[in-house]
Amino acid sequence: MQPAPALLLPQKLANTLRDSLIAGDFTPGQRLSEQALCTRLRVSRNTLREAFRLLTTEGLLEHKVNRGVFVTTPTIFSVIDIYRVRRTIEYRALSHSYPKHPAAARMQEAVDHAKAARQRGDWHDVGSANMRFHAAIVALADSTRLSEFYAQVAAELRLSFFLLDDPELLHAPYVDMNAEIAGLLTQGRAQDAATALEAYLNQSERTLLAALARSAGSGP
Amino acid sequence: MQPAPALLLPQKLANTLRDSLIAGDFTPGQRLSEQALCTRLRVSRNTLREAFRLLTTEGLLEHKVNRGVFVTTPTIFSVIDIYRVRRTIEYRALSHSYPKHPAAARMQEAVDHAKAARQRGDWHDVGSANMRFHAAIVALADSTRLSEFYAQVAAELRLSFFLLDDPELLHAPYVDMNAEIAGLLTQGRAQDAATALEAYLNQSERTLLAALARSAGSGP
DNA sequence: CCGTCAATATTTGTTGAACAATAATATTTG
DNA sequence: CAAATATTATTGTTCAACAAATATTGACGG
Repeated sequence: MQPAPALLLPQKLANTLRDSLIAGDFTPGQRLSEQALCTRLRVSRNTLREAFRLLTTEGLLEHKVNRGVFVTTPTIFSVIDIYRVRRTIEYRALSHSYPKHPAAARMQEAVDHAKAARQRGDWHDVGSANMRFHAAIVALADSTRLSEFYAQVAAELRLSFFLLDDPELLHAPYVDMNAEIAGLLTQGRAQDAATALEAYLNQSERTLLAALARSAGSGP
Repeated sequence: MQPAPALLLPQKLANTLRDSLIAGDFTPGQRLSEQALCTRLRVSRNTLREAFRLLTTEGLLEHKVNRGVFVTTPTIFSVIDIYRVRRTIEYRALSHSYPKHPAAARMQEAVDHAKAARQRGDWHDVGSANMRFHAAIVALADSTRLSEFYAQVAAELRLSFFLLDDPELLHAPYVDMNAEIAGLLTQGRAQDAATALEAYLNQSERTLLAALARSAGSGP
């Protein structure tokens, strides 16, 4: 029995940086100085650069030649693109799924968790549960490549939430929609569930785009 | 007007290595020695390692800790997974498309090219045209993220072709199916085109898996 | 003639320093 | 105050080093 997969340092670095990014520790557009991060994270510049390369391909960082890496600033276009990805992947995964799939239980668990968090007014937790819910939908497809790609895109989407200041608006209305989707799937009505999901995605995209457009006006 | 986007060296390195990989210059399972490639490509080890990291996340190389990087050996499972990705992305892109999209013209161009190449018996060219055809299908969705992800998966799929020795079997039967799909889309029958595409993908997957199973028996 | 184990040689993982090229900043000048 | 120039800082890349892990060699005993 192995003690651990023995992740390489650049990988671990990328993981911690990714966590920081989706936790909002950096603000979009911020430049990440190599020297500063090297000393703070106790790694060499070469190692840090490898981690940067990873996160750049994931879309979380942007690399400008001779200028350094910057936290990606989400745009209207990136949000539209990401929702196209979501519709493509999630719709198919759900409509072609069967209710006894292990991931279906995770969907239900996420819904329950989200309801409890909503009652407490813990919007951050509601958001996390929502993420888990949709990751579970993708997992219904039983494709590691799709799941990994989706995780990437979801992380990128999360960046756009930090441009907004009203987490309730972004998460609260969707708990019930998720509950309905999970319920339909449990009843074996996968196609209806997929249709409900598409409605969810459309509404969620519209809300996010509208909020983004408002915040863009108030920005620089 | 800028002369060029000024790609960074690790990026360029990754590109050339990727080209080599999908051209079959290395055999699956082969180890890529850092020192050997450093001197051959005239780059430092650090730079090469960054390129390795890139190609590893793309699935073309496998990184074994303390052992080095190896050309990915395709498996039955990876092929199944990749075809799930293809069905998910291509089906939706095609069924939701409209015939006047610029990418539709590229589909037709690829079909014409493939027909000419088939007549000449140039199966390599047939294969390239087939790749372009399906990349064009994905492009119908107008999503850079989906297109980039698909390109990655397509490159990985290409690796599995090198385990086989009969390119005609893998490409020849599909020229006509592609022509039919393109024709249906031109007639505005996107849904029928998508149905035909799904049939294509099913048959293509079956053929590839069968050939792979045969070659696995004759292997080590 | 094997197979086992220890000693040796490679190779990888990571660091640190170096240097040219580029961008940002400060300074001088008109 | 604006423009041009000099200075500084930062990035892109290479090189050399070393510990840790792996592969290889060779001695030894069965």
